[in-house]
Amino acid sequence: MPHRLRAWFSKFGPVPDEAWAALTPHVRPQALARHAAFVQPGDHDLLFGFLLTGAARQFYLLPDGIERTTYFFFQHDALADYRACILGQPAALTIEALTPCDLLTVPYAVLQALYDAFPAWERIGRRIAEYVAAGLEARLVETLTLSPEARYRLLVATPAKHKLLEQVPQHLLAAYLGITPVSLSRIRARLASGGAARL
Amino acid sequence: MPHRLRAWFSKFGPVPDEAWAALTPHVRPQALARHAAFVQPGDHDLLFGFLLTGAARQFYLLPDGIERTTYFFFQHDALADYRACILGQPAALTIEALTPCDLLTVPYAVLQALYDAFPAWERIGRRIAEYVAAGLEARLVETLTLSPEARYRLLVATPAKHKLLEQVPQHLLAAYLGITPVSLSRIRARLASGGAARL
DNA sequence: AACGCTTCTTAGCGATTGTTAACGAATTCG
DNA sequence: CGAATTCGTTAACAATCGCTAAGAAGCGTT
Repeated sequence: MPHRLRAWFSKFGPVPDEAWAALTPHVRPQALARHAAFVQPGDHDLLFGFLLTGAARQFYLLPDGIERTTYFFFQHDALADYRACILGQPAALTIEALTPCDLLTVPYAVLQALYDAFPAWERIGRRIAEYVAAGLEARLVETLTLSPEARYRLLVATPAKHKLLEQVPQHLLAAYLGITPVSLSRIRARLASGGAARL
Repeated sequence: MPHRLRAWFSKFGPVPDEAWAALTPHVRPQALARHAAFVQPGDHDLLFGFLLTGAARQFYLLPDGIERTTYFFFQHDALADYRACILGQPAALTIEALTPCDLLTVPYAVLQALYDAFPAWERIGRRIAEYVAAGLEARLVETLTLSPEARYRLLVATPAKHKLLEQVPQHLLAAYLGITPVSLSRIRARLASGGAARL
């Protein structure tokens, strides 16, 4: 059932039938148990993934064994070590299922070949990259500009991000905000008592 | 003399003569005095710029009048309110000359038209967006993951970023690192006395 | 139902950061 | 060239944050 996947790509530009037909044979379903990894550091031949159901997180494993979670994926999101795909390098991060996941995968190499072969895919590839860049820029500015508490308040005030509040354990959300779990807990306590907070 | 500009685009993919010829008539030189703005919040019909000489900074002007510098541009860098160009929105930030600048400009609308008209340009547009995304992701992870002091140490330990140390006043560099000028001064003092720092 | 693991909260302590302010040095501009 | 602005450092104080640790609550599993 790759309808959903086609709809996702279509958000970035029209997907003509022949372009779609060229992708379709390479789409594979994949299931992930809780805590199973979709990518791991050092992996080659990376996959592009599309989350049909479930939720996943992405984290960097630091040399000292500490995990740094930086992003989450939910139903109908695409997921990949995008940076590694783009730069043609082995994976540098781990993407791990937070819940059991069903997903569709396409080798990133196939996407790259489609970029070459179909203007429609190249267009979509450009728009995806632009979309990713725009999102990262917004988040970077937030992180540089706002205090931890202000970042959390902004998150709470942004309905589009409430999936994070609802589906992500707090200590992982803390990492996403660039703070420690203890700090986030304190911030929440402060805001809960301190009364209504304006942004 | 748009040779330099062509070389810049060529970093992302081949620029056939006919593709180049289609761009060339739209290239305009522009000079910026110190502190002059290349873009300002609210601007429409945004330009893509290419810095021939000089340096510039990008900042967001907050409602309370505070400036938040988030990026710098040096010789042979491209500059634009990329996010606004991509999303087709009016500019949200200011790009201002740190020193007198000479640059070349192309209306972003022209680039978009070229994306449609030439596969070579579409390819280059994709690679630029991917490059930007990869850079932003790296910086975001740094910012989320490292302490202010660690971020500064990393900067010092990264030769590729020494243009920042050399050409940017310290209080602006502090903003780039997401800290206050006072803090950066203290960090520097700490590291200067505290002896050799491992990363 | 009981066990164990994960998650969240709270506390204490030390260190870093933000804020404000003052001073001198450097730079810019008229 | 001189005055005005900008820039960097330092100090003092309050607030926040990271770290460590302990305990309670929740959840899943057997």
